[in-house]
Amino acid sequence: MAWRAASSPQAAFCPPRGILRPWDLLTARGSTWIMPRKKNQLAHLNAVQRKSTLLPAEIPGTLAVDPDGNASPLSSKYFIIEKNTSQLGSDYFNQPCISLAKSVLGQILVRKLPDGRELRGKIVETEAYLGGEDEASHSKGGKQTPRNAAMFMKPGTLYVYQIYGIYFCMNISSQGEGAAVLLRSLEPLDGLDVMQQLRSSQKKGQPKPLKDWQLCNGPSKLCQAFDINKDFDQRDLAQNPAIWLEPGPEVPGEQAVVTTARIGIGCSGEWAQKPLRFYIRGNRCVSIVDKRVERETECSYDLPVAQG
DNA sequence: AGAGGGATCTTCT
DNA sequence: GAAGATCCCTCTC
Repeated sequence: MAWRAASSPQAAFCPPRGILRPWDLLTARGSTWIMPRKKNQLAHLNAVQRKSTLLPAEIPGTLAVDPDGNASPLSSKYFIIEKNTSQLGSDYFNQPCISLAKSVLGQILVRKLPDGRELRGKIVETEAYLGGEDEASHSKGGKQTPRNAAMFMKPGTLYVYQIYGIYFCMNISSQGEGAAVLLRSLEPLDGLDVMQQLRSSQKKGQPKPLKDWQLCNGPSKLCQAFDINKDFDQRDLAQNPAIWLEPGPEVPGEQAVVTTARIGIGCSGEWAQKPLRFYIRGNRCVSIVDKRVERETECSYDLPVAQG
């Protein structure tokens, strides 16, 4: 019997049984082996002696204290390393642009702030920019400039640029000369209070608190909420202590991904219409919903299951 | 809910 | 000098 999409968008995220994806083989978040405390501290001391120039995110914190006052090693250097065993690596990013744009849907973007707090968000909307032939890409014509150099670097390199003088957009370079994936929206998971602060701090007056789904529902909003700026340009997402990708617990199946035209591409001729934007159907955090495309594709997606 | 316009400044031609 | 992979506020229906 063929696998069939369930009637709710959430249920459709489950891949067919028996199909393993690369990230299924990676260690699940939270289930890693914790080094015994004493050994941990010894190793930490040795590491500090060996290495005198730790990056801020590598500096071992004091023991974290939970709301009940119990200490836990959540912010220790070794917890970070254990956590990063579930970090998506260079091999993952080494795939064609469209493939990567779809593949990152459902994965978790993690941002570790200098004070040790971690922000998490599920990627729910992306766009593919294919490189030289793509008239809407910053790398159209194969032109390399100081701004877009990251698009030509190895897959997994971040390309962060400023737009309209005040905002930032964040891309991940993929396979293909000058190709990259724009992250357009996230569903906030951890650190929503921090995101709220970061988002409202750049507004004037006493702004109303944003709804959760409004925190990261746009390419520049997610950069604000995750405190991502030009400093992050050309960083390696596969190997950076302040930002990385973790495999998501549920990945949308083919039917749960809506494919439509990219946003804000005004004067790029036929390339403006190409179906190079991808988002998770039914997710509240998607920046712009294409109702027409959703109507046209819903029949094959949301067949009611006969009762009795 | 949707349309329209202003803000703001880097990048490239 | 013009354009831009955006956001937010205001106005209208």
